[in-house]
Amino acid sequence: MKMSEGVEWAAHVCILLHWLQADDATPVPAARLAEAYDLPAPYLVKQVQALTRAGITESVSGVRGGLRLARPAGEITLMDVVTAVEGGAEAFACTEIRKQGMNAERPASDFRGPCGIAHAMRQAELAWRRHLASVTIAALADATPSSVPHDARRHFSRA
Amino acid sequence: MKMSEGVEWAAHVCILLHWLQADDATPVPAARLAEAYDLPAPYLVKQVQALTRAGITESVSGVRGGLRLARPAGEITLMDVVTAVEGGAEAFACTEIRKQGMNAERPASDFRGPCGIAHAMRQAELAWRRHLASVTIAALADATPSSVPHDARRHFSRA
DNA sequence: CAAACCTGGATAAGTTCTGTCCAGGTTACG
DNA sequence: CGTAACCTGGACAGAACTTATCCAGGTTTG
Repeated sequence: MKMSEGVEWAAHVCILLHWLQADDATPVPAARLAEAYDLPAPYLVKQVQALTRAGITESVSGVRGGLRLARPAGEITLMDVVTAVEGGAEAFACTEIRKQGMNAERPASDFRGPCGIAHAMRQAELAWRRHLASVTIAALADATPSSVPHDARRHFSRA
Repeated sequence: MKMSEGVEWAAHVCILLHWLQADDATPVPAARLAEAYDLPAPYLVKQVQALTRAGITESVSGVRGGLRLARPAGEITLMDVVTAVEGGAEAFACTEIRKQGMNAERPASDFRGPCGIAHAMRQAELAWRRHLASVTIAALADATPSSVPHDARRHFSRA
């Protein structure tokens, strides 16, 4: 039950892109994003490709290309980022062992409804998802000390 | 972000032990539990050892030994089982990348509070945990068709 | 003492995560 | 128009974790 590191990276990247777009919306090369947080560039590229496939970021090819947020940061939630990077599969996968062994002979009608365990797990995950969906990238960005985004813009402008 | 299969096994085992203890509380050998759901016995043993270490089940050594619930099923929650099998570590592990790269030079005081992303993730996980903690083994057992536990007892009595 | 049971550790195969690399496509700019 | 900067996708290792098995040792019943 462990979340991939890519989620953390992707979330920070989204926040950083939001900061950098306060003024203009010129795309940022993935290599510079990696440099900003000292991450392995080729691997980070993989992760942001997932963001792009999910429609969270937009990519611009060519010489002055790079990445930018595909929509306002207020409309991107942590849930969106997690789903993009980790995939939408549920953490708990019911394998219906209740139908095996001593119950192998029972008619399928005895197990019509979903397994109670699976149902409870699903409800818990829904609570988790609902919470993540209530947190936007914009909200996360606003919650950081204002000097950080300012310095981030300064760091990226000297190019 | 995937939960280990052992959680499903352990939860079913707890429910089954609860059913079998409706009358008496004689311990059940782990090998018979494995047989009940057609699971690989040596590996299932590993998982129930985790339950025992967590104080959810009790083990009895020796010839008529086996496992039994250490406390009433109404006082064992899904959260207890998940924590026992998966460990208590949080799914999201913040690696503080905000302090790296362009922010490596900044004083630690600039990052005094917890990273916003980590905080949001923690809150979401808390919601998940709260939900799991609200579901007891007894509740799960009561939610299954009554013929299933009856047949389970019959299956185990012919020994 | 033998048989049934648990415990812990060692070990191996399979899968996922992390990370790198390369070939190919697109765009800006001199 | 060609080069350099940038993205995309796929292939490919190595590390880490999951799943699974086995064995040596300890405990209890009869």
